[in-house]
Amino acid sequence: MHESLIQNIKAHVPLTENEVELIQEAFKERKLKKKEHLLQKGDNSNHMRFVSEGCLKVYSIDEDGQEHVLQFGISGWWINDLYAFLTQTPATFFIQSITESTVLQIHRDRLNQLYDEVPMIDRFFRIKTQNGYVALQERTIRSMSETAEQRYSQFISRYRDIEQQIPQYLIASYLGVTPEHLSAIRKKMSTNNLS
Amino acid sequence: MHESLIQNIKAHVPLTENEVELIQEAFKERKLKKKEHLLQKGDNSNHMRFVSEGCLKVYSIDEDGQEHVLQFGISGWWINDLYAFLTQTPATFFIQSITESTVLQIHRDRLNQLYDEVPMIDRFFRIKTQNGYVALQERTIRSMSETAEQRYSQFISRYRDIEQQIPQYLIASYLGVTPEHLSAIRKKMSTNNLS
DNA sequence: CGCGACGTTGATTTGCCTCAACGATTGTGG
DNA sequence: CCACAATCGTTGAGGCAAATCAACGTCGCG
Repeated sequence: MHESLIQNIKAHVPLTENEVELIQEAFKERKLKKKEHLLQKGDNSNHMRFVSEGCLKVYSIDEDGQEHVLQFGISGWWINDLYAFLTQTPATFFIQSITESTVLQIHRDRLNQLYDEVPMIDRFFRIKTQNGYVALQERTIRSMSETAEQRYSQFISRYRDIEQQIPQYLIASYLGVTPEHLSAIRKKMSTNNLS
Repeated sequence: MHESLIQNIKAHVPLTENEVELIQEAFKERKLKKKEHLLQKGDNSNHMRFVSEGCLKVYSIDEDGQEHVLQFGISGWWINDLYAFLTQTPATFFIQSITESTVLQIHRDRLNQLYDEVPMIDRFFRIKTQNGYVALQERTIRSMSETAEQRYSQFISRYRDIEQQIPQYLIASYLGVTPEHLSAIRKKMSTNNLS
C-alpha cells in the first residue's frame, strides 16, 4: 500500500519500519476522473499531494481569462499550490487532472505532527523543495535566454513520457507560447529534420 | 557577532543558546569589494551564503555572451548556485558583488554536520527553500502572463530598496528585457503618471 | 451521424530587440 | 584640478519573433 510514495521518500532519506507505518497511515488516497478539479482558485489548500497514477496540471487564469500551465504532475511527482498551503491563504492556482488519476494526500495538521514524529520528513521535504527550486531556476534562465523552439526541443527530450500523455496546447501553455505558434515550430522542425 | 544571521534563522525556528553558539562558529565572514566575484562558472560551490551587508547578483552568460540576472541578494537574503552546491558539480552561474558587501558562509561539510547537531536547521532551510520556490513560481507566472511594463511596476513596488542600489540595466536583465526597452517603459510610465 | 475538442494554416499586428548615436555623470591619472 | 575615458541611460529607425484573429481539417465519442 502506497508503495510508490514510500519508494519516493526512501530514495532520499532512511526510514524505519515504524516510520513507514506512520507515513502510510497519514496519507489518504483520492481518485480523480478525467478533467476533475483537485483544487480551485480561492479554495484552501490543506494537503500535500503526491501523484500516484495519472497526470495533472497546475495552472492559473490571468485577467484576460488566459490559462497558464505552471507545472505538470505525473506519477512520482509532488504537486500543490505551495504558497496557499504554507500560508493558509486562498489558492491562486487550479489543480486539475488531465487523465484519470490517483493522488495520495496528507493534511497540513497531520504533516506538522509528522515533522516532529519523523524528523527525516523535514529533511525529505527540504531536499524535494531544493530540487524543485533548482529545476524552476533552470526553467527561468531558459525562458530568458532561449527561443521557443529551443525550449520545446528541450522539453520533449527531457519529458518524453509527459509529452505522450497530454494535448499539445497544454505544452504550448507551459512553454509560454500559443498553440498556433507551437504548431508552426513543429512544422519547421520536421521539415528541417528530413533534410 | 553574526547578529543578522541569527535573527534571520530565529524568525523561522527556535534555537537554544548552545545552538546559537554552534551556528555562529560554523559561519565565516567574507568581505567583497565592488564587482568582486564570489563564484565563477565552473567553480565548485562549497558554501551556503548569507548576505550580511551590501548587494550582489547571481547571473549566467548564454551562448551569445549575453548576461542574464537570475537573482539579486541584499542584506538578509541567501544566495547561491544551489544546484552546483547540492550536486557538487561545477557552477553554471556567477555570483558577483554590485556594491561592497559582507557575506557569511558555511561549508557544505560543516552544514551537513549541523543538520544532525541542530535538527531545526533542516527545518529552517526547508522553510527558506519553500519560500524561495514560491517566489520563483510567482515570477514564472508573471513572465508568462504580464507585459514588461507590468512586471517592472511590480518590481519597483516590491523591491524599492533594491531598486535604489543597483543600475537600471541590471533590473532590465532581471526582468528579461533590454536596457533600451526598459528606458522606453520608464518614459511611457512617467508621461502617463503626470496626466 | 454530428458535435466538440484539437491541431493546422495564413494574414496581419505588435511587443520587444538590434544597432547606432548621443548626453550625462563619475572617477581617475597626469 | 582638469581632461579624458568609462559607465550608464536615452532616443530613434528598422527588423523579427511571436501574438492575434479567422478559417478550416480531422478525429474520437456520445
